[in-house]
Amino acid sequence: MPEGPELHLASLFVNRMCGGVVFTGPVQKSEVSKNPEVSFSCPAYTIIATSRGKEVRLTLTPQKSDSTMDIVFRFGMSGFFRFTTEAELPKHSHLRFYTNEKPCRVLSFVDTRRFGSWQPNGTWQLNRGPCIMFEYLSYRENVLSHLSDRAFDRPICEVLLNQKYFNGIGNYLRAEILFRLNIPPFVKARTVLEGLQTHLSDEDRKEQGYVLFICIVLLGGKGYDPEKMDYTDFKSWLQCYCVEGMKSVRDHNGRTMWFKGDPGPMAPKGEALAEPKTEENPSTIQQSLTLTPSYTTNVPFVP
DNA sequence: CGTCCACGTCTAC
DNA sequence: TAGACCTGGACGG
Repeated sequence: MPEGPELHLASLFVNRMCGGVVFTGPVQKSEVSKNPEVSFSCPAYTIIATSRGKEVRLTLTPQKSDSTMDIVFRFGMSGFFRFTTEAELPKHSHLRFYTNEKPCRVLSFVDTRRFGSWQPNGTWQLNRGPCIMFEYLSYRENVLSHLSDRAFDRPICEVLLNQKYFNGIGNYLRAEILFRLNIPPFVKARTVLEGLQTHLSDEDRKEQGYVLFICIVLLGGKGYDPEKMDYTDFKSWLQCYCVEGMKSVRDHNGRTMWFKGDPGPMAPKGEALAEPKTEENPSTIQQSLTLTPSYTTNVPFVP
C-alpha cells in the first residue's frame, strides 16, 4: 500500500490542500464502488485528516454545527487522495468531496484496484495496533508485553506484516527495515524482539525501525507532489526491495520477501530462491518496479 | 494476444 | 492456507 508513511503523507496532503477550503453538498460515491454510501450533505463544511498506521481518517465539520462526521479509509494496494478541478477528475475516483467554488474543485479518494475501503462514522479499526510513527511508546509496549503471543512464533518478516503489532508496515518497509538492520528475515520474531525489554535507548528505537520511520516521514514530506508522476526518488531510496542483486522468496503467506544473504532458519522449505541478477547470470528474470500513482505521488525518500 | 506481478486485507473451507 | 477481490504495466510469443 501505500504503507504507513504514505498514509501519513496523504493526511498532510489533504490538510495542506484543503486548509481554509469550504466544501458543500453531498459526498458522492462512484457507481462501481462496493463501499458504503456516505450519507452526509451540508451547505458548508471543512475537512481535516489524521492518520494512524495504515488508516486515514477524514473529519467533516459543518460550519454551523458541531456534529462532525468521521470517515476512516484504508488504501488497499492503490489508494490515494487527489485534489483537482471537476473537469480533471481522475479515473478511479471513488469518493468525492466538492468545494463551494466556481468552478468547483474536488477532493477524490482514488483507488485503481478498489481494494481500499472506507467506513462512514468509522473509528480506527479495533484489531490494529498503535501507529508505529506517532504512538511509538504504546506501539513498543504492545509488542514487548505480548511476546508470548503465538503470533511471535512466526518469522520476523511475516510478523512485521501483522497489523495488530506493526500497524503501518508493509511489504517494502519490512524488506528495507530488516536489510538495514542486518536481520535475516526468517528468524523467529520472538528471538529478534525479546532482547529489547530494557530501557528506551536510541539503540532500541533503531532496532525496531523507529529511526527509519522518522526519516521516511520527515524527509518525505517535501517529496509529496500529486502532480508529479515521478518515482525516481522513491526507487533510489530503496536499498533492498526490488533492487537488482537482492534475493527474493515467497513467504508462508505468498508475499515476496526481498533480502540479502542468509534467509534464516525458518525460510520456507522447498522454495527455490530467486537468484540475484548479475552480469554473469543474465538469464534471471529482471524484476521490474511497476508503480501506480500512489507511489509516484505519496512516497517519500531519504536523499 | 497471453501470463505474471504489484504498496493489502478479508472470509470461507 | 488458499482463494477472492481488482486494474494495469511489463514482458513473452
